[in-house]
Amino acid sequence: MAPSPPVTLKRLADATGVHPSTVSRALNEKTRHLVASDVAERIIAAAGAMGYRPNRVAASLRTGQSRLIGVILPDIANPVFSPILSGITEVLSEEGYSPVVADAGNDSSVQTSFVDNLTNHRVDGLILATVTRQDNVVSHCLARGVPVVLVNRFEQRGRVSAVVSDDAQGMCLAVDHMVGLGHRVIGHVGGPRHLSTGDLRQRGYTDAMRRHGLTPHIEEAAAYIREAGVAPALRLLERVPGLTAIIAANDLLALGVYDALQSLGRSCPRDVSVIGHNDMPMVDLVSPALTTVRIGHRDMGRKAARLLLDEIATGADTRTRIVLTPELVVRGSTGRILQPAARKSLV
Amino acid sequence: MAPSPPVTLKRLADATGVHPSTVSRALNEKTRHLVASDVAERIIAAAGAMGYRPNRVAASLRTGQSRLIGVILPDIANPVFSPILSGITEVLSEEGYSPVVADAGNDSSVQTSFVDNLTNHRVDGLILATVTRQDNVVSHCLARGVPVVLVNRFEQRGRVSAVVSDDAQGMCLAVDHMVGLGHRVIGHVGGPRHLSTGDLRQRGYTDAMRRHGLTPHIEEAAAYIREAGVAPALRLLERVPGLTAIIAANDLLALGVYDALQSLGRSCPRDVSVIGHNDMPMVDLVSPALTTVRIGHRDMGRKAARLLLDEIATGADTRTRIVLTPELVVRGSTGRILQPAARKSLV
DNA sequence: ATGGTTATTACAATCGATTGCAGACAGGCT
DNA sequence: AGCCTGTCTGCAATCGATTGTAATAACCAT
Repeated sequence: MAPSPPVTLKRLADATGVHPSTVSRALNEKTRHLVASDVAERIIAAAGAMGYRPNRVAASLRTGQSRLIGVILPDIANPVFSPILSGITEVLSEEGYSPVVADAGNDSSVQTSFVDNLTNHRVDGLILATVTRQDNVVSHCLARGVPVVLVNRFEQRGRVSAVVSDDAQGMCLAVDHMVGLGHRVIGHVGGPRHLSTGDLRQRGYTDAMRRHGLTPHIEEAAAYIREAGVAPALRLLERVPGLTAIIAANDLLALGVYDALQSLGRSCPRDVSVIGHNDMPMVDLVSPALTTVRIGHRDMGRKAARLLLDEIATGADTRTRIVLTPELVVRGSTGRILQPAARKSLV
Repeated sequence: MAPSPPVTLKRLADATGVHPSTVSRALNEKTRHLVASDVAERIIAAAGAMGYRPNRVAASLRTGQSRLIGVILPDIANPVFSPILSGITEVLSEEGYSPVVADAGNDSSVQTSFVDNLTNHRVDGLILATVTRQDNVVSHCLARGVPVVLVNRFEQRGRVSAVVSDDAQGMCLAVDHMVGLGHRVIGHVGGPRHLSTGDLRQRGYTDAMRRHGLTPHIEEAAAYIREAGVAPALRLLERVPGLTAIIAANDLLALGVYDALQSLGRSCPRDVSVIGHNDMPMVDLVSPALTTVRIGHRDMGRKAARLLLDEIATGADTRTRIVLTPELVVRGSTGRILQPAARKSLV
């Protein structure tokens, strides 16, 4: 193959005998009406024949719009975030945008440097799945003046739009379900309070318990990982007499609760009922199948992407918060309490 | 906030009283030696003070290098591909590149249009996780002249480099394990033959069976999804008398085999032992915990990214193939055959 | 003083597309 | 004929950074 020079607008212009600006207008849907239709057709035909590939980099430089969206995640491989990313990419590609993804972990200085890198690429907007309740990364984005939407978690001060699940409502579903099964002494393995999910789920749990006239018992996990669920569960089982149910802030933590129960030789759901949160893939296959609060993560991603594109299009700084309604999925890890009378005497 | 004009090289040049080209050289590590050190320091200080953010779009246009890599996946949310993506992003960001990801499904015309979109953005290279054995997307990339590396799967004609697992070897491990447990009638739920993984695992299974003097029994699944594993498993159980073991081409298919067994009231591993492939997250938690062939997907992603960056740097078209060695992970879904004598009489 | 380095810096073109402005032309109207 | 309107196209600047080449100055040796 001869290293033929790239086909540019100018080259197309030479080939068709018109000025590059005319070629540009003919090839752009929105400006095509400015060009005589026969000329436009001729140009389009030539573009096809010569294999013209528009150079988006040049267009970005001129227009200031890259049609690139930065997506910052704490962990791509996490089964919670991958469907979110999937939903995001789906909408973005429908709208002619492409996601530039960064797997930034939990260190805010790393996240900030990813933000800088992405803004250097002149992304048109950012989606953050990483934020904590007090988040300086958001401040950084605001300082850079780039549109931002948060997903799954949100920050305390509502400075930017967000798409989240109704975490308190989810816990309410969980507590109600446990109470409906006869449980009265129900503990909570809480998520980290510096995350909105951890905080709101703890509050939601507490409120729901109080509403039923029950005493809340919370032990907080250090992170949303399976291993971090074991110790809090053991603490609950040790310090709360008559405990028959544990609600975890997250499915992974719930699996940690399973581990804790197993290590004590206690059975789920016979001795202790367990509820998770997220309904991540495969938790219907663990044994016992996990009862959990389902969040539509893919839909969350889709809505976040749409919201961001809307804000970019309208130039609005409207600070919307979209709250998705979660749903309880009952499986095998929760059961009716055994011998409620006998247990009552213990309390 | 005043809408202050963006800080550009030219503005920095005005501020420091030098020419833009000098600023450019001072800010670039590799050309800094061309600038008097005191001047360079002054420029760098000014850049910091004024909050200069280099515009990569402009740099890309001039240099032809975007430091963007396109990644095309069949399904981001699939627990096999997300760790691959994770490994890719890890290496790319280490090297100052960013991944632009496309969730392109299995339709090759869709994939092709994603390739076009990405090359329009002038990505420096592409990583494809989507390829089939006869793949016209690869042809398309080659025609576009963009460096490509394949990951997880490869195409028949070795036109481009690839990083894959030794699929045949993985099946060999699986068959040997089954045979070691006393199984003699072992079926295979195969993956689609148009994918290298499906093809090689079927061949690997067949070869390993022959080596042991056993007869291969294959039923092919339509796709690598759980639901597609049920029917082939049922067919095997029906048509192969004395079947005591099934090796699936993939963990999801293995879960489909579980479903099939359950629907027939057969127990795993008591009646039938099952082996999967991939060791995707959570399969250690299903019941029974799945014995499977582990592939280091994250590492696969890392190696693919490195290989691509190498090829970009050296301009080489060397067509490397990196083959990773898989590992058998024995869990609860495989067991020693019961009453081998009694079964033998059945055959 | 002259010629020859070497070290710095400036100049200007360039990457490829977009777009405000102005010019050219045709047709309609008075 | 003269004027106006509207349609189409060309011109040229621009986005911001990079880089080959030339110019300048400084320095050394002869």
